[in-house]
Amino acid sequence: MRRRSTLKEVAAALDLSVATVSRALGGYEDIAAETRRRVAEKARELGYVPNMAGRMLVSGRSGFVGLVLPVRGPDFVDSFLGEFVTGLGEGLVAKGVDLMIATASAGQSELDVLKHLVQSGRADGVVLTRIAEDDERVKFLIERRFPFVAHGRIADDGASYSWLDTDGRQAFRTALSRLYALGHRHVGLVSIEERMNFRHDREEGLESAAAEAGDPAVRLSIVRAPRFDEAAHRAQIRGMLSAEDRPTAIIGLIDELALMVMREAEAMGLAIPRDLSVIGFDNVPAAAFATPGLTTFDQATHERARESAEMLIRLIEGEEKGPLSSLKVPRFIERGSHGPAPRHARPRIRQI
Amino acid sequence: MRRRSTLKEVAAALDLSVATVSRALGGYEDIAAETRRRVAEKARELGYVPNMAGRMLVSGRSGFVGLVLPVRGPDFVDSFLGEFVTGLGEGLVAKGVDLMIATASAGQSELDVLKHLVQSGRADGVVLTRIAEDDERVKFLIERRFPFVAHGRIADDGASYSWLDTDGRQAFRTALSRLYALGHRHVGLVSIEERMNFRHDREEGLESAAAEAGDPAVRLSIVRAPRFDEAAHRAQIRGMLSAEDRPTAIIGLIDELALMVMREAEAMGLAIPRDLSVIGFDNVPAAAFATPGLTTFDQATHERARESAEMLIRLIEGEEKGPLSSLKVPRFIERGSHGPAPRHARPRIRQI
DNA sequence: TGCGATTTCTAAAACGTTTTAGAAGTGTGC
DNA sequence: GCACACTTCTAAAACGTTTTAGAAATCGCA
Repeated sequence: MRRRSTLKEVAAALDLSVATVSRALGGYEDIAAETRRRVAEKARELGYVPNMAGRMLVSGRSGFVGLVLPVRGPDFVDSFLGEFVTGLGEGLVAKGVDLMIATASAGQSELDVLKHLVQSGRADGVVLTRIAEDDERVKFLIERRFPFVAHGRIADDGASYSWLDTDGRQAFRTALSRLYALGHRHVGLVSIEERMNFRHDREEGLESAAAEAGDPAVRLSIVRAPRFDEAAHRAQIRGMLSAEDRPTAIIGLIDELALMVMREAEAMGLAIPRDLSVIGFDNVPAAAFATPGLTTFDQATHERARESAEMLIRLIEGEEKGPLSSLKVPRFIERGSHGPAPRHARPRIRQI
Repeated sequence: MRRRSTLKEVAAALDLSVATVSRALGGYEDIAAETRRRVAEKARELGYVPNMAGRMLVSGRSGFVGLVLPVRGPDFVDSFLGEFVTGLGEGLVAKGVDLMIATASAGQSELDVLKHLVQSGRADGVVLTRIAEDDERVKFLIERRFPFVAHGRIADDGASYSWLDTDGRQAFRTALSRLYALGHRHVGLVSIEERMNFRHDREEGLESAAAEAGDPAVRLSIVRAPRFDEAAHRAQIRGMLSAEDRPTAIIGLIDELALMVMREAEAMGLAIPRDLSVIGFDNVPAAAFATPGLTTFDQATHERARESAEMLIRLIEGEEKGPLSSLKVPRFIERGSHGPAPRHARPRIRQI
């Protein structure tokens, strides 16, 4: 049963100074190779493990990177998070940095938590997810000159900070052009009310693609409800589906909404994809389990998270001066929920 | 823009010693009330925030609790994790403790990561999830006398450590008795091969309930495949469903497996719940989205995690001598995937 | 007045590390 | 034999906090 020992103990055991032991373990050239070897051996023998606090004190770094969990509603705690966290962890551990997770408890805003984390010096850098269009966290960190990487970007930024993002605009352009090619002319979008940047991006992609089709027959119907208000979304979807001229295809801003569309449509007697095509975004596990499988976009969260970690570490270590950024186009996952637009009249829907 | 200042600076500004300032901020009685007030005011004015490293060094505590993420496969990164982490965070933040997440990278076992975390002193205690029947992590921590709480328990323990668990045994007893009451006599179970404790528990519950029914007509069919081998599970399920005397109800050890059963059954032309009842365990989001909704058990992960945090803190602070434990019975969530056993002959299945 | 008790504060040590400035020892070239 | 450079090591300071032992001042009381 080995106990942790200190530098001083290792030094005493070898009749060396702590400075020598410290430098030997650090691999410095001004310590004789033979001495380095002896020190390394004794350190192992004594079960020496450097004490973080001591190291932190002198380096001024905590060796931690922080992530503030968004805890808006139970739904936010989705599979995205797990993927993201593991990816992040993998990227960090390679550099000997650890990940700390801060959660906002009742009555605390995410910003409060972030401030505390930054001010207490518990983290050397932070990762931000779910960026809003006018994000106060971003402002705070920029003003503070605190290293951070945002997973998402502010719409009107002048590249004043580092970010990674998914090209939702491009994805939704792809979705529309695919649907158009399949004969769909009236496309619905179930969106959210919150002014998140990803929403803006995707909606804009859809609208621009619709405009560029150059076909006057192309129509877009957009409905929105608050992010977690399932009942409101359900009502909106029903409204859309029971309208006289309902869309032949509906896109969900996120998979959750697309899955809701599928359920509602089926409940109303519509067959998917025969009567209605549905496309989502995120590729959550449930998308694969749905019947039929939900066609959606995958943003390779795990890899993106790992990349974020690497980017942040470069920022913390001051290797890079300017802000870094990276934009990736998500992969289109074609499953069974979309198909050609229905040829003839709309099937009658069951009233409920 | 306030900069962080130190105790020494606050002391200098008030012409006091650092010791006095430290004690004043700590609320000690041997500092005059008036002085305490002045110190508090000046500290606020100067934007003083205690430095963690300094504090850690003298207290010997890091103020962190660790969680080693299981990264066996992408499926492990399920919604359970997100729920668990946020719950944990909420429980910890109330006590001023932070959560650190350690991930095993390629070539590292979970045990390696745990050892490093414990030895480096980065955490004052750890939370363990997914306990195996003969868990080496548990052994290591007990031997080391390191504070920890396990989410799950070892089968044959003499209560030698602290745990929280879900009574899977009781849940599966409930499942069987409900199915029995609905006329089911032949029940299938799709399980995993890994010797995890929760598997043992649930299987045992099912078997004991079957035995106690005292009805010779009751039969159990159990199939198993490795945890992440989807193809193997699929094959097992198909085998079970195409057998001459297939079960009228199938229970999935976890929702994922139950959902797989539903998909395979539908693909084979069986209607749920008319021809086959299905029950899962976990209440993952996909369970609610399935058609019909999957009947399952909910273990209130979020609340359990918060409880774990509180338990662990009590352990770290040494308030409790003996190990603590808590066992909760999961809630039965009845959705549409189960119903009365089919009356007459089995419907013919489509060969695929 | 003197003495002990009480209140209020402080000096100094301790925690474990890294780094800086320089000491001691050993060659090297003239 | 001396100056110089190079190699190898070390003493001491610094990081910011908490705690311990005790100093200084004030007060009550005989």
